[in-house]
Amino acid sequence: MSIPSKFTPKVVERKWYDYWTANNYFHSTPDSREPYTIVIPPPNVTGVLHMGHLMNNTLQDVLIRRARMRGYNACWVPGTDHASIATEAKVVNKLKSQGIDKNEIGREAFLEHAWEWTHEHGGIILEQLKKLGCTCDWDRTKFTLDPEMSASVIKVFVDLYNKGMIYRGFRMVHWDPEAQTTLSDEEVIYEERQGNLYHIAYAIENSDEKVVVATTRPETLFGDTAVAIHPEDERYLALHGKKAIVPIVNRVVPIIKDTYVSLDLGTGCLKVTPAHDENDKVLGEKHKLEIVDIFNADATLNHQGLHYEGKDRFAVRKAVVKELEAAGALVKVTPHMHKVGTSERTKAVIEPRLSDQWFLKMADLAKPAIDAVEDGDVQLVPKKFINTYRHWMQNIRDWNISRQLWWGHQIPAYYYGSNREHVVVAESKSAALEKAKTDSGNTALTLADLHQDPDVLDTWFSSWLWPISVFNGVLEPDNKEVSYYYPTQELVTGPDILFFWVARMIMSGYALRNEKPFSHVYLTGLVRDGQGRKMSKQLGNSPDAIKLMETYGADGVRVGLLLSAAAGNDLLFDENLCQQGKNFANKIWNAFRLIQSWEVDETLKPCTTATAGIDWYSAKFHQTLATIDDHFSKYRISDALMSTYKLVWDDFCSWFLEIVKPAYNTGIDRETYEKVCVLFEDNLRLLHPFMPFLSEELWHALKRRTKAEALIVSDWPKQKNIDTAILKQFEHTASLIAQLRTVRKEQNISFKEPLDLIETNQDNISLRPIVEKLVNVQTWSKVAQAPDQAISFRVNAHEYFVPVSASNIEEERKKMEEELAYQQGFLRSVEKKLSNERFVSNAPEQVVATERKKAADAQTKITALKARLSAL
RNA sequence: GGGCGCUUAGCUCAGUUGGUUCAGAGCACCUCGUUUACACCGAGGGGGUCGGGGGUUCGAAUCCCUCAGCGCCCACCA
Repeated sequence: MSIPSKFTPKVVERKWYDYWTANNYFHSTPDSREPYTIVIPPPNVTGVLHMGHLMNNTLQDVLIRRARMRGYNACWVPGTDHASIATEAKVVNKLKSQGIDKNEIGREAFLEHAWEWTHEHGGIILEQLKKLGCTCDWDRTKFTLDPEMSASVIKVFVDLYNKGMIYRGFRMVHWDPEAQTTLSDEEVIYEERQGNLYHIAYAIENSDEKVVVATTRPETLFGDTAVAIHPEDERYLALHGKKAIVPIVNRVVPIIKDTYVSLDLGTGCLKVTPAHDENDKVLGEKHKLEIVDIFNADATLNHQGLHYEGKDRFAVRKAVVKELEAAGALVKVTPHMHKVGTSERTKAVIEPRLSDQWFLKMADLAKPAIDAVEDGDVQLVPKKFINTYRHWMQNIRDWNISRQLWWGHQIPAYYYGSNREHVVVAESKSAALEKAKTDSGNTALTLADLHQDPDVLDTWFSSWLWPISVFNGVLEPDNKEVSYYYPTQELVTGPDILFFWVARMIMSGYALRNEKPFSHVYLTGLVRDGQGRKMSKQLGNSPDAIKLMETYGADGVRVGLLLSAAAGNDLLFDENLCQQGKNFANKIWNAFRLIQSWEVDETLKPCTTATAGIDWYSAKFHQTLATIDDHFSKYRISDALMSTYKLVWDDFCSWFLEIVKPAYNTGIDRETYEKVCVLFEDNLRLLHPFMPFLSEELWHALKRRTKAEALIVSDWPKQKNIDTAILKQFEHTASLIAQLRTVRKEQNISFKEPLDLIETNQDNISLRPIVEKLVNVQTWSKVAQAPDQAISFRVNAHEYFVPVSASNIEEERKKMEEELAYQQGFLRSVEKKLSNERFVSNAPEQVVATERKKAADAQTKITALKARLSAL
């Protein structure tokens, strides 16, 4: 046989991907067919493929490929995200390593560097997706900073501003001192950390008394502008109306009374820092306290920090504690676990900071988006995420959409006036000028008088438009493309961006088009390593995706990932599963080799064994197809794959091929051969979404008379009514075969040695030739005629087999006695149930009926067993 | 602190509205086997009192309560 016995993926992967591309199979344009659309969750433009991407995109490709085969106009739109903060951080670091400071070179020069970086690293990830076999419509590749995409973002901002939904506000926001920008609530990750609770004594003005406050952040005392107590706290009644002196800074601050202060937390006495704590800010507003901001943008102390000016907050914390201790103001330090907010991107500890930012009002946007999910208009898979989604949406807060970064969509707000106190928002500077003139009545204004807001928009403010903007549906809401492809069918993404992205797309969908963006959201789990740790670059526990594909083949990796990927469940990645995928590919390859090796002998006629096998497998195939389709409809992709796996490996290879396989040196008849090929092709159709490369290769390699141009555009099999009788017969036969094999094994009988089968009540086994072939049974005889052959088996009415060779009579007796005991026990339990008045009256009739039948069956078996035992 | 979810074989998980003496799959494991598609293989086999306890029911892996362990989401508590 000239075909190698091992499947080598590398050779075929490249070949078929090029072939598909050359034939434009991935490209979609609107036509009369029903669309099936998926927009890719755009990976970071400079990112590289990791396990999560593999998982995600394999799933999308499976769905898209199957939809294409089912006759839909399948369209998978790829693209990348500019990833504002992540990319900017990378570029800043690169420049830093070259001794360049972002602020020194200025915005324009920085953006040049950023674009350079983008062009250098951008799109690598999309090339990697091609290796995985993803059939994205590459002609449609989008980037969130493309001119059209940017224009869409700006237009939406202006529209929402004009509707009064976007506003500028002076608020306490999350400040990332590393990236030196604000973050949205969602970008802050709270981590439980071990810290200390510092008890610090503040002197009371004009008194020897002291008051002790407890704080986790002693360095913020430079910003203290009050001490707060509960008005009814009996411990501190004496302090009412007095003032306290903040240590080190020696600032005299009021002691305020507020019920916000808890009596049983800390010392019951609170230092108030309105500039650096959300609650303190509220207190400050209520009590009209001074606001003292003590930090620079990089979280070093400013001049308010006195002799600590320019030092980092954590260094200052230590130093301040020392200084307090020296001054006798440190009462005690106790260990304290508390939550610390960190930046999702830079991991830096977040600093609450007061500043002017742009916000989007969310309450009205959220409403239709909540309803959509509640009503099932947008279905979350798995359903368990509905609760999380609802809870978040109902408590949604306004979205801080401005970032103090340069890489992104610059906010289209323009300030003018002597102190730049006026603002206009417009899609272009010239439009803004006209607006400013109208607003101010000052027609002498020029472009030079307008100063654009330097901030850019949150990355997600462009991604939330993605399903609309990729079809240019923002700028041209009625264009043919968006009308045809939107709403899309599926979104496949991780639950970690449910709020960042998914919820916001649903909101933008209803806000902009009054229509959901997608019908289903398939939420994959996180990919974790064998120890349950999240895979990450830092831990170094993430296998190299490309290497993985080189080792196991893209098909093997796809299978490996899908095998254990129930929706929403985290996936503990195990390379062995890829090995399993690779083994499966090899198995199919060898099935092909076998079929390919057969020589057709035109003089032969189909034999009964093969015909019986074909009839059976045809039925089995369609039975399984129904199961597979059902799994797909429920997004149980893993189960769909497993059903396919078992169909091909067990039913097709282990049973069917063994049945139809011609004996050595004999040919195969034309009819059987053709039928086997067709069945094998049908298998390939089912396999194609999971293992596109191997299946396409075999589709073309198989010697057949007719073939569609390519498997990728062939048809998914259609369900047929099946002959269940033949399936049932085969089950009996298979169980007969299995038991005969067991006996061979138990008796140590070589396969070469033919068996004589003594049968009773089994004369009508229609698949007898199969039994004969697969267990090498040569003689069938009536039980009474040959009771004492050296090797013989008895088949009773219940497919119960035992050896009765003289040496094994005792063993057989034992087995039968065990069986008898089991049946008697079973009968007792059923009878007990049936004699229970309440069971009979309460249980459904059908259940009672089946119980009665079971009792009768058991009784029959017992009778037969007893008779046989006494005959021994 | 609030909310949600999980706990079934060595591992990863199925088990749809409670109903066979059904606890299941894949992998792993053990035994045997090189009969010419495949040792990336074949045949056979062992393995779980469904986290603990209590309750509802004729009947519970499945419903309720409780305890223990784990995970996720949200939240401004010094």
